[in-house]
Amino acid sequence: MDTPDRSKINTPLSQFEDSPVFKYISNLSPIEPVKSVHVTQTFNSYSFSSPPSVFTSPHGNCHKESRFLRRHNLLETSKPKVSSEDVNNVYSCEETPADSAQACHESSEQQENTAQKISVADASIEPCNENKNPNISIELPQVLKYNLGSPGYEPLLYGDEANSLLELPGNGKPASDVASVPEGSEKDSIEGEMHLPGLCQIEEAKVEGQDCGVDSLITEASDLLMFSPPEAFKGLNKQLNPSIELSNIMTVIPQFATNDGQQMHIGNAVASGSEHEIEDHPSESAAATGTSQRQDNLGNLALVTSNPSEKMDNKLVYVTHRGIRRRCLDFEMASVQRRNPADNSNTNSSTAKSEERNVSNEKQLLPTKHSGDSRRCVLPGIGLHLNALASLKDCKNIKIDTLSSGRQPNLLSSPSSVQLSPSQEHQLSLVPASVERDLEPLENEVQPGEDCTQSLVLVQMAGEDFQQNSPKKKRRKLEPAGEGESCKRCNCKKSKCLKLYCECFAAGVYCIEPCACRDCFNKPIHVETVLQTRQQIESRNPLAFAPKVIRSSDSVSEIGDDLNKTPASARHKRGCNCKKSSCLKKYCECYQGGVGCSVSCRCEGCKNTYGRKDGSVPSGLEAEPEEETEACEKGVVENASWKTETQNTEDHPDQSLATTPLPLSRSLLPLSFSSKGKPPRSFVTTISSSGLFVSQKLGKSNAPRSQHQPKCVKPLQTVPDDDSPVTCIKTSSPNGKRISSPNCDVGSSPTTRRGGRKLILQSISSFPSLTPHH
DNA sequence: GAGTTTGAAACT
DNA sequence: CAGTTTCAAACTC
Repeated sequence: MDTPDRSKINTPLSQFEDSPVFKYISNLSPIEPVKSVHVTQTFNSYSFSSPPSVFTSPHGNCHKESRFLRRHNLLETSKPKVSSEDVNNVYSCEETPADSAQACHESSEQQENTAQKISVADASIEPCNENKNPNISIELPQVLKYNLGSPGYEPLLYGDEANSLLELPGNGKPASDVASVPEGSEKDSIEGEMHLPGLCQIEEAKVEGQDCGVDSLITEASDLLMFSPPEAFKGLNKQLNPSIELSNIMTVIPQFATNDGQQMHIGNAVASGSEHEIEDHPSESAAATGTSQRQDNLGNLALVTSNPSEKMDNKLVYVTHRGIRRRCLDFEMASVQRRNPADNSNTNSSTAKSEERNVSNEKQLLPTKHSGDSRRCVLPGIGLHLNALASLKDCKNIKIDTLSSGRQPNLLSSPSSVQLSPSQEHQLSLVPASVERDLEPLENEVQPGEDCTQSLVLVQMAGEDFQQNSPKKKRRKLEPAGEGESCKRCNCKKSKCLKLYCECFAAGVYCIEPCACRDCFNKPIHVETVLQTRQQIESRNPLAFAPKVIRSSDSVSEIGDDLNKTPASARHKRGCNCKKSSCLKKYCECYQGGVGCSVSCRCEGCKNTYGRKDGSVPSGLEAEPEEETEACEKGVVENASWKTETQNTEDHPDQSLATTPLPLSRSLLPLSFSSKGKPPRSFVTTISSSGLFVSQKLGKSNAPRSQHQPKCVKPLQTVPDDDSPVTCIKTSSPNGKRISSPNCDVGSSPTTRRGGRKLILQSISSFPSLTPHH
C-alpha cells in the first residue's frame, strides 16, 4: 500500500517544491511547536456560542456554526491562533526534526498531561522517544488509508476510529502507531523527514511518549494521503494541480485532524501555504477555524505528503500546493510564533489542555462524524453553502467558470458533490441540509458541525471566489445575471440580522462576508442568540420560517406543460398585500416567488403575470418575459433543484438527510435558487427544509426520503407540532409520503383551494425549523 | 452609489 | 384584528 502511494505523492510534490511558494515557505523560519490544539472543532457545535477558551480559535465556532447557518463564520473567526499555532507546530517540527522533536517532546510532555490524546497526528508525531517503530508510522498511513484509501471512503474514520487512533498516544497503535517513527535516523535521509519533523513536533506536543520514527510516519502519511484522495477531491484536483494533492490530503487529514486540534493546526500550517484560494478570503481564514482547519489539516497533510521527499527543514512543503496565499499569512504567524518558542511551549501546554477538551468534545460530538471525512467536510457546506450553492446553481455558469479557473476546486471539492456539475451543485446545496451529524457514516455525509463549517467554508470560498474581489459587487453582478441570489446577502443595518427582515436570517443561513450588514448577530458565533430569536419568532408564527411559497410537486411538470397552471400549483403562503406594484415587481412576494396571487392575497390592482387573485392568468404571462422567465426558471429551478436534490439525496442520502436532523442543520438549509437572483425565501425554505424534500421525494418516490432523511423526518415531525401546517405535514407522511391534506392547508390557502397542491403542506413544514428542538 | 419606493415584518 | 412604525429589499436615477 504504502509504496504506491508514496510514488504518487512524490511526483506531485516535486512539482510544488519547485514552486516559489515552497521556497518561500521553506525560507520561513521554523516555528516552534506551540500548542496545537485547537481542536476546536469542536464540534460542539452549537453550543458554543462562546467558544470555550479551549478553542482559542474560533474554529470551534465554526463547527457549530456550520450547522446552522453557517455562512459567514469564517470571516469572523479568525484564523487566529489556531492556525498560527498549528502552523508553528508544524514548522517547528519540520525545521529540525531532531530539535523540533525534542522541543516537541518537551512541550508535549507538558502538554501531555493535559492533552495527550489528541489527534493521530499528534500521535504520529511523537518523535522520538521511543520510537522508532517504523511499523507504527506505517500504521498511521494505514489508518489514513482507510479513511482516504477507499475512494469511496465512506467509512472513514469516524470519530471513534479516529479517536482511537489518535488518542492513544502511546500504545495503541493508532495514534502511537502513527507517531512512532524513528526519529532521526530516517528523517534526514528520507523525504518524509520534513514532514516528520513537523509531525514529530505535533505529536510531541500532544503525545509524549511515543517515539516513533517520524520519518517513516511521514512518508507513510504521505502515502496515505496519496492514496486516499477522496474522489470528490480528485475531481477538484483535476482542476488544480497542486491543489489536487492537497485535496487528497485534505480528505485524509480531516479524518485525522478532525479529531484533534493538532491536526487542525497542522493543517493550518499547511493550509497557509496551500490554501491560496482560501487565503484570499478572509472568511476562509475564519473558516479555518472550523472548516478551515480541516482544510488546513488537509493542507498540512498535503505538505507532508507533498514534501515527503523534501526534508526540508521545516518549511514545509505544504505550501506546496495551493495554499499559497492565505497560508502565507498563517505562516507568517507561525513564524512569529516560532520566534517565541518559549511562548509557544507555554501556549502549547495550555493549548494542549484546551485541545484535550476539544478533543474530548469532538469525540463526543463528532465522534462518528468528524471523522471526518473530508468528504463531509467538503460537502457540508451547507448553510453558507447553501447560499453559495444556491448562487452556484443560479449562477452555475459563473461558478463553474470560476471553478474551472481553478481555485475553488478546493472548496468545492466536496467529495460527493465534488464536481461542478449542476447536480453536484445541488448536492452541495443539499449537503448542508443533510448535514447533520451523525447519522450515517456515510459516504458523503458531512458532519454536522464540521461539515457545515466546511460546507460553509466551501461555500464561502466558492462565494469568495466570486466575491473575493468584491463580494457584494460581484455578487450583485452575478445575481443579475443569473440569479445570483442564491447566495444571499443582506444589508441589514438595524435588525442585527435577527429578524425576518434579514434575508439571511429568514432563509435560515448565517450571514457571511458578502453581507453588508451591521452589528450582525446572525453568525455562528452567536448561535444561541440566533436560535433563541428564531424560536421566538416561530413561537409567534410557527410558519415564519416556512417557505412562503408553496408549490406542488406537480408544479414542475405543470410548468413544463402549462405555464398557466404553474402558478396555480404554487401559491404564496399568506398572500401578498401589494398596493402599488400591481404584483408585477419583486416587492410582491408572490411575484418574487414566481407564483400567482391567490385568494389569500389582499393585493390591489393585481396584475401578477403568474396568476391573479381571481384565478385568471394574464394572457400574457409573457408580459414580462424576463421576470416570467425568471419565475419560470425559479419554478423550474426549484423543481429541478428538488429533483436534483432528491436525486442527490438518493445518491447521497446523507446529504439530503443531513439537512436537518439537527436543529442547526435546518437553519442552514437555505437556499433556493429561485428567484432571480435571490432565492425566494420560500423556495429556499422549501428546498432546505427536509420536509420539503421529503414531500417532493415522496411525490416522486417515497423511498428516497425514508432513505435519506430519516432524520429529516424527525425534524419534520417535531416541527409540525406547532401549527397546523406543520402538523399536516407530519401527518402526512409518516411514511414519507406526502400528505396533502386539503385541510391542512397551511393555512393558507391557496393551496387548499386548489386541492391540487399536494406538496404544499409539506413544503411549509419544512423549513428551517430551527427547532428540532421540540 | 445615493436616494426613493415598496411592502413585509414588527410593534402598538 | 387593525393601524402604525420599522425595516430592508427592490427599484430608480
